[in-house]
Amino acid sequence: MKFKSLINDKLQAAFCKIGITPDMIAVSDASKPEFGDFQYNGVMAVAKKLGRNPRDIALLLADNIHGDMISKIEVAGPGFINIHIDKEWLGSKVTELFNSKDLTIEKNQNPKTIVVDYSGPNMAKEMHVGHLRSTIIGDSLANLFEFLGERVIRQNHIGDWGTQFGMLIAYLEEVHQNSSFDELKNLEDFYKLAKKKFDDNLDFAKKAREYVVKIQSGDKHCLELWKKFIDISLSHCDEVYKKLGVTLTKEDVRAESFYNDMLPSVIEKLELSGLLQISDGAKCIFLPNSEVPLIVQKSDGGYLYASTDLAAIKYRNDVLKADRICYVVDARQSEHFAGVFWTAKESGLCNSDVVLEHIAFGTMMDKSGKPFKTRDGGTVKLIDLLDEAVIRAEGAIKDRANFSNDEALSLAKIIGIGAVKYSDLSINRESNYIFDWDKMLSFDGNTSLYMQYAYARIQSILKKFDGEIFGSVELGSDIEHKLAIMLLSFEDILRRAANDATPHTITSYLYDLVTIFMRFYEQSPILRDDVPYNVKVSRIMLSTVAARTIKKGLEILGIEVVDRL
RNA sequence: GCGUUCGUAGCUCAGCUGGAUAGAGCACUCGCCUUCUAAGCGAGCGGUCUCAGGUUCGAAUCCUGACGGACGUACCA
Repeated sequence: MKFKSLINDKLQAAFCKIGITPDMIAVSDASKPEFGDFQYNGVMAVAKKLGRNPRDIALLLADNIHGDMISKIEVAGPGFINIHIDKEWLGSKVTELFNSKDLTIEKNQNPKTIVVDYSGPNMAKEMHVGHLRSTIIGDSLANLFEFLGERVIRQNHIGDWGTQFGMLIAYLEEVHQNSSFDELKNLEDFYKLAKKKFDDNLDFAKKAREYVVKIQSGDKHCLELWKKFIDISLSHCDEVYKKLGVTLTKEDVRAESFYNDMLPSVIEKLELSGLLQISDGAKCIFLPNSEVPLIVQKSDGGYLYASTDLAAIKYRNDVLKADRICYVVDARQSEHFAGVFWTAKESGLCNSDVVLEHIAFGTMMDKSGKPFKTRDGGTVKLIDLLDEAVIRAEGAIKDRANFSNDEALSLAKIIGIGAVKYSDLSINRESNYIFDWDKMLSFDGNTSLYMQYAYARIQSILKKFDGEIFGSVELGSDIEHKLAIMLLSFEDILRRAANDATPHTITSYLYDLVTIFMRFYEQSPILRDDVPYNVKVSRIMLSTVAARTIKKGLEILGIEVVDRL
């Protein structure tokens, strides 16, 4: 339900009645309980524009707002409008929520095609922690858009086409000579060995460079080796995605090499548009307000990632028909994307109404605030980090309840992975993120465990309730009223999160919801014998809707719930 | 040097695009289990929103400058 829109509409109608047309009406949550449920602060601005007294306008508005949704309207201070939502109306809406399938959230009537470009690992090495944020944030956004009814196209822009591959293929051939590919099981070590040889041995380095040319000119044997290599590397990624519970599949892969054939025509298009200039032998686009140009073709004729990115935009525009393209990539590349986006629009490679967005995120730091590394300064493999998360989660729950080993392990997987994801998604993505095991695996505060615990508590009650759930929600206490308001605000929150591409909007909502639920739970007995049947049913319904909302919210974030914890 | 970005409680972070007395968690101090999971709930402590100006009825939020940090800065991605 688009809760705030309903209220905004009421205000709009009232404005209409008193003959004023405001710019945009947006009520906000009341900042204090005394102010009711929602407040509208826009009267002051409107009054100023018209040169009228804000209080007069506010009073006029208040007189013209009617309907069973609102129980009380107050004008406070210089012209704040405080809105109280009617308890009965709220109760009936929560009852509707209870009886609906998708929490009364309607799919968009005119779905947009949204391309989400995320994860994008380099095939030369195994995935490391540097890929974690893009993968998690991108996946949650894709889920979110999809849930709201958009047409989502996931794109995994893997790095499979670059100078390192000559080196790797040369080494692969030299060491293996057609033999098995077993050693590739540890890609990281393989890369290091190849790199060492490349640095130490001039002949080998020369050979590696020849291989780059060979691959790019379509040498059959080399391409076969290359393909084999990519397949194995991609399987590593799939293993990580599976462990992480990420929705990406091999079908979503559009590698750099995929755009290879398009590159000459992209350059041509840029030439025709008149944007291209040659500087020091390289083909460049000089951007407004930027000293450094965007280089699209090297002086030796080779292409760069700017070229591939432009080709990808063209593909997404021409073939995928995207309305919005989200690049979930490290914030350090913001200038690169600004240049690429500007060029794509200016040259006509992409329609002017397509929204190109860099969904930037900050660096992952360790507890002491330094970039996340192993003890000896190396990169941390993502798979190792995920395994550690499960082990730590298992340790956290092992001596708590009487779980069997199997139960404990499957719980640990859900809890550990959930914790890693939640802690990442719960902070504003643009700031740097401090990775802290203890904090993320805590039951206190804004963590996945706290949400999962609340969910499990509700499930426990629902399991014990053996009667039929027949009746409606009747809101008694203030806390129930507040809980209802929260439950009905879910769609507003999801739409805002989708609009701004900010998953942390969802986590903070869930945290608020769960906090309120916990308070409700503490002070409102449900199953106790002295609770009247209608109250019991009402509270069961509230709890059920709360559970579904928690589950759905976490599901969008890619996090599972458990019935027992 | 130039550019981007950030600076909110001891620590980790919110703050809904300018609203009323700036909020959480951790840490610290108290209180609450013969009742649905106490892995919980409640109360207290803790602030010159880096600093200085400006815009206006009103600024953590917008504009300018300073200071401090992170990142980027032409043929890697």
